[in-house]
Amino acid sequence: MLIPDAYSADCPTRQVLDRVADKWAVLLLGLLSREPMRFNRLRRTVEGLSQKVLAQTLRSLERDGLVTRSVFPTVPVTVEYAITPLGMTLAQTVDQLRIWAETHMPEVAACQRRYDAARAEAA
Amino acid sequence: MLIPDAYSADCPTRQVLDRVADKWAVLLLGLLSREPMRFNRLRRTVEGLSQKVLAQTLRSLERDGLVTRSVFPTVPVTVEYAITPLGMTLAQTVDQLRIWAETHMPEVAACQRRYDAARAEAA
DNA sequence: CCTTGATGGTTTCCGATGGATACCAAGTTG
DNA sequence: CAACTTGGTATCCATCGGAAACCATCAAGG
Repeated sequence: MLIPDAYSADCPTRQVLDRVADKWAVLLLGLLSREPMRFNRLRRTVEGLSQKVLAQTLRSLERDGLVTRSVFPTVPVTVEYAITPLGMTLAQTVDQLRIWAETHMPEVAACQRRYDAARAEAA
Repeated sequence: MLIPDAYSADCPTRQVLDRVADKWAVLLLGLLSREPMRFNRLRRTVEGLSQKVLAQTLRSLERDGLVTRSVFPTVPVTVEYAITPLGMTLAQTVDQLRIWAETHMPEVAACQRRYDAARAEAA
């Protein structure tokens, strides 16, 4: 089987890929792989991420066994998110993606400018 | 700088990550890294991918310099998509993601079942 | 005392996005 | 001439994501 089953719609792998190929999940796993963090600190660190989507994404990651959620009855309540061993294996993979983006960003931006310029003069 | 700038909203890296952390882009790059393919064959191979989103995704990938689009004036017209050297470097990275999903899918599914069971008995 | 602030969310509203479907032009085949 | 192929675009509608408001709890400050 040269082409694995991620390409068939009913394969569970597809669902895993859905979760994993998410911008916010990539950034959150990258952060949590360094150290456990709390809700509002994650929120402040990842610019542009709303509370709602942060809560949703963290719950998905928790359901998938990639992060743990620990509540401490302090005041105000403290909720700490930490990465699991399974999540750590994924974090190493997705971090390559972030590194690729940071490395090749100038080249991609140059291609975009060329593409846009070509289309502008065609119009 | 321990935490790179992908976490700031205005960094171009974020835009690159947006494109790259996309389920369909991952699957398409995986296919095109093996061989050039035409529009409808991609559409048939990637189950669940609509024509509209396929066209949008391919145009984004072309704009980013990751794939090339070649039109041959046959009848009916033939349009072939091929990966670029830049796209090849990315394909190797995102393929790790697909492989991770296929490898760890059973473990993730088990975590999901445990999570759902725990929530069901709590309710 | 009572407002302000922090904690970690949920709810509401609205604009953007994605999927399904129909449609298009060109031309070959039945 | 009708149907089917190619590679799309246009339209409609459901869902999704972001912005902002709201919630409870308690601590500190005026």
